[in-house]
Amino acid sequence: MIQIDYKSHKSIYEQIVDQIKYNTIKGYLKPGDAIPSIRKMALMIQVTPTTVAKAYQELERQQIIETIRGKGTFIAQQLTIQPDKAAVEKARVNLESVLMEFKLLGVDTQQMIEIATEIYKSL
Amino acid sequence: MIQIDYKSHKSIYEQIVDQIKYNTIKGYLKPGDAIPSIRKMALMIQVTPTTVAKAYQELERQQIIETIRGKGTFIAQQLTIQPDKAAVEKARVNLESVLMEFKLLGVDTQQMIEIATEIYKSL
Amino acid sequence: MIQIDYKSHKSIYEQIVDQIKYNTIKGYLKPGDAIPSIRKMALMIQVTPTTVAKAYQELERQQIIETIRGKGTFIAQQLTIQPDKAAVEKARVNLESVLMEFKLLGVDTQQMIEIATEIYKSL
Amino acid sequence: MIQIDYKSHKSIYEQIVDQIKYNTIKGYLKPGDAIPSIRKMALMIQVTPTTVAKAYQELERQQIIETIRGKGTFIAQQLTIQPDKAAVEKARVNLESVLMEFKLLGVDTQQMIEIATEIYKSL
DNA sequence: GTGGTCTAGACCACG
DNA sequence: GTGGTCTAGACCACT
Repeated sequence: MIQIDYKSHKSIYEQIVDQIKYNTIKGYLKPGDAIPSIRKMALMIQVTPTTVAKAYQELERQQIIETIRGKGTFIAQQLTIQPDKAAVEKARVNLESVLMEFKLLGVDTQQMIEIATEIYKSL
Repeated sequence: MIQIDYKSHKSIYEQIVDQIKYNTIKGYLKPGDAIPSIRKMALMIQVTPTTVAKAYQELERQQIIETIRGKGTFIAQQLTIQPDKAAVEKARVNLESVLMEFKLLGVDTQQMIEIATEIYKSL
Repeated sequence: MIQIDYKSHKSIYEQIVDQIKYNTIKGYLKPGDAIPSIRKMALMIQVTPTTVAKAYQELERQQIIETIRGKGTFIAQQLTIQPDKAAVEKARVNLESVLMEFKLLGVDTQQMIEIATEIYKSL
Repeated sequence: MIQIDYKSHKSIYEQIVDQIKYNTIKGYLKPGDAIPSIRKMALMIQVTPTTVAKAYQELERQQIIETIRGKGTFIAQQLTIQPDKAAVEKARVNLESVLMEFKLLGVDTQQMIEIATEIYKSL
């Protein structure tokens, strides 16, 4: 379910965050679904529980998951879609940075839109 | 010409790389144009020369600039547009990650395309 | 009568304590009133009896409720209003901490008083 | 400058967060001021650097401080005062909980206002 | 069992 | 020097 690339420059906890987010977007994880406990996930992906805990805390901060005391961790009932202005702005800046790469690679607007649309629909 | 955000969590050398890339894309820097020496640039943007050196090294690796011994550093004559398969793939992965943010924020496909197009044309 | 927010980071037993206190303040529970046995309460709010027991124990310590052997548990005849210096001091420290949040959020004194008064009267 | 109560039920990192916040409110720490590096602070208050790091990260998330790569950590130029609706609501709930204590202790509205005002002005 | 916190020590990238 | 991340192991409160 979660694949960690230990060679990646992206930190492990960030990979966990991204992949759980991805799984919620794709619908593989639905609101209310339980996700593995910190210790189980740590065993599954062969990292220390602290690292998983950090990822889960970040996900809870972003309201992707909810933790219930002594019970475990679950996908949030209300999956964001809160027009958080700061978050949109941050995403926009990130997008600009990535699109710069495409521009430099000589991709024209039409091609870029096709690529972006294809990816977006696959999410 | 180059603006560094010292509070940003993006590393300074990466900011330099991105902004020089941006300037070449926008046409503010054309092939053959000289760019400031490491020391001058370091003075201009108030960072240590080693940081600038690292940025220039990265730009050279990406074939955005060329260093001519004894002459200085210049924007490359052949600005990419080389179908570097690995580079495209990397950019695509980055794009997917960023678009995931938009999806989670509840942006629909149409809105996303509008935002991306607007940014792309401004580049 | 008692609503538990399982997602809250406040512990369940603390929520029980607070809500029973709240009900006594509002007069919904009067001195001498019986409150459900540990087991009934546990069934009602879907938690384990040990959690309820812990809450009742804390309430007894604070002299909000009294347990009469073989009879059950009741709201205390003498509802506090005892000038417990330590308790007042503790409440004061808690208040300072909470008011700090308001200050940081830019709430001015007048607004704070309005909010506090409104809440206090609703209790 | 920072006093940790190791016996407190409040976690160490939270005490650090609260006290730095308090110092900014009181004006002892002004925008732009440097705060001790993670390692120095760790030595000062005799805790492990990880714990201080956690506190600093939380403070940065709350935009109380800003970290500058390789330079250190500083009080933010823009001390919040952003009417974050969620934050205000959370503070309000906390206030209600604290005020309940006063009510139970038999403090009347007028007295409560006096106490709250006094504390608020001292902040 | 669960998550939350802390320690002690390590390695890394950055400036 | 700085902050960021990770490990390995521990203790705690809560359910």
